[in-house]
Amino acid sequence: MLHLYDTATRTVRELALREPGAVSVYLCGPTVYGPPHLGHGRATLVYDVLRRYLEWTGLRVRLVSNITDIDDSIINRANAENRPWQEITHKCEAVWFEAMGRLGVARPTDVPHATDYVAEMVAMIAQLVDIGRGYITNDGVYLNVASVEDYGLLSNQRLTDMLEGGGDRDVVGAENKRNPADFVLWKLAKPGEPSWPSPWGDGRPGWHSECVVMSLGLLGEGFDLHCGGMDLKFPHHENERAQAVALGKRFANHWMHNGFVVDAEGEKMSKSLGNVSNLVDLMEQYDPRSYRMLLLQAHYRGPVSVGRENLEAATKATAGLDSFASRTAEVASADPDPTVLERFRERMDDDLDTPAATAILFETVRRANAALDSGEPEVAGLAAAVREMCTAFGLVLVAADDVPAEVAASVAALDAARAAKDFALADSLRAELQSAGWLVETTKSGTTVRR
RNA sequence: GGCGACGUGGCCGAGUGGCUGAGGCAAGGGCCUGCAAAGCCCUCCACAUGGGUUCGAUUCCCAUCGUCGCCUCCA
Repeated sequence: MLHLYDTATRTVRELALREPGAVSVYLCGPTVYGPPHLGHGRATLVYDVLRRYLEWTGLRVRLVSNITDIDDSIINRANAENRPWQEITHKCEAVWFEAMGRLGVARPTDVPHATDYVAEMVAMIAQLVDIGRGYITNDGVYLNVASVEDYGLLSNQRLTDMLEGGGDRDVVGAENKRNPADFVLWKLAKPGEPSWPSPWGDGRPGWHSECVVMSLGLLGEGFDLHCGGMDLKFPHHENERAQAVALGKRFANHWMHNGFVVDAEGEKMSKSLGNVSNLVDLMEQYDPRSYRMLLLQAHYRGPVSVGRENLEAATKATAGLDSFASRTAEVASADPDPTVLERFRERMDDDLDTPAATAILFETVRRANAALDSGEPEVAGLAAAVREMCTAFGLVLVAADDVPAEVAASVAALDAARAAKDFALADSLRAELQSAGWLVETTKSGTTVRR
């Protein structure tokens, strides 16, 4: 069974399942106000690999991932561009899922939208007010975090230490809060802002409430796993948890956080630093599978540098796997080599050790290639194991494509020229195909081409 | 100020108290090939610095230096 690092206990421990055979996962999704960046790509790929792996081991996975479609950033952009805010959220969500599709990220089983859960959020906030944990000010409703016993558990910070820190940052809404660490549950609307009715006046929900309502609503109390980027640990996840704890509800049983994408200088890519790189741009320049490969070769909890050199290395590594898929396309199907898969699972079950698992994948490819060269029968089981591992990674290999008729004709002419030992003609045909972007592999049994 | 991560070969990036050290990319040599490509084989043998623990440390401990993150916008 899978063991994962748990942020709450700061240990690697077994992912206990509330219901045998099924996994309930909540993943914090994007706020839809701009194009997806590399960090979004990393998070969704990490959890897509998690999901594929869990499914590959035979578990049913329910993955709930929200869309935050009301938020200050959305309103600010709408105002700046003088457009309806829904136009922005609809457009950005479409771009998001198109990008995820290209990355090969499977759509979550549930995609709840914050704006569809406002009534539920209002009800939850009312409860918090009723039990004296939430309080009303002249600009909204806040949660009294001091009333939450183990506030700071996830971020491993004590409330008093947090209050001392923060350097020169401004405390949002400081003048209205009883305690600077309190966070807003409901924001009263200013004129012209989108709003929903509530007992405290028209307004909109604070950021952290939606995930509490949607995760508990769709997955129920004590769901198995809550995921997101390291930067969500605090304040977002801490504050989600605080609300659930304040209500006396069992929240996530296990917390998983992925590391940052850093640039060539090792700095985090983020909105605040203004060095965000766009995921869509990456996919225009590289095979989207390259990003998945790059991430598989690093551990999900560490930082990863996404630069030109890394992406090119990953692209070539992926191309090697495609070559393998092409040259084993005709290999008879067989049961996958059990020893290989056992080793693979052992590595993956140890906190999703994809770097070690990809090492097993490449080693198996090499062994299978060698077996194929020497005509040994074990190639079938090894090739089947490779296919299994790729499935578990969500990595789709591309064997030789259907090629256009004119290309097929050139290939046939090339083989004919070689048979006739007209090597000058053969070489020129090959050069032509190569310059048209085809990878030409000439073997005794004939020529294959692929992109 | 508080909390935390990291420093590995030409590059990226795992991992381990010894059995001389994943994997990818790059480079060099070889096999194969008409020549290439693809594939296979071989080579290039590293753990920031200074102490300590130990029979033995890259791995554990302490210190130092350096890089980075979080401390209410963030995947």
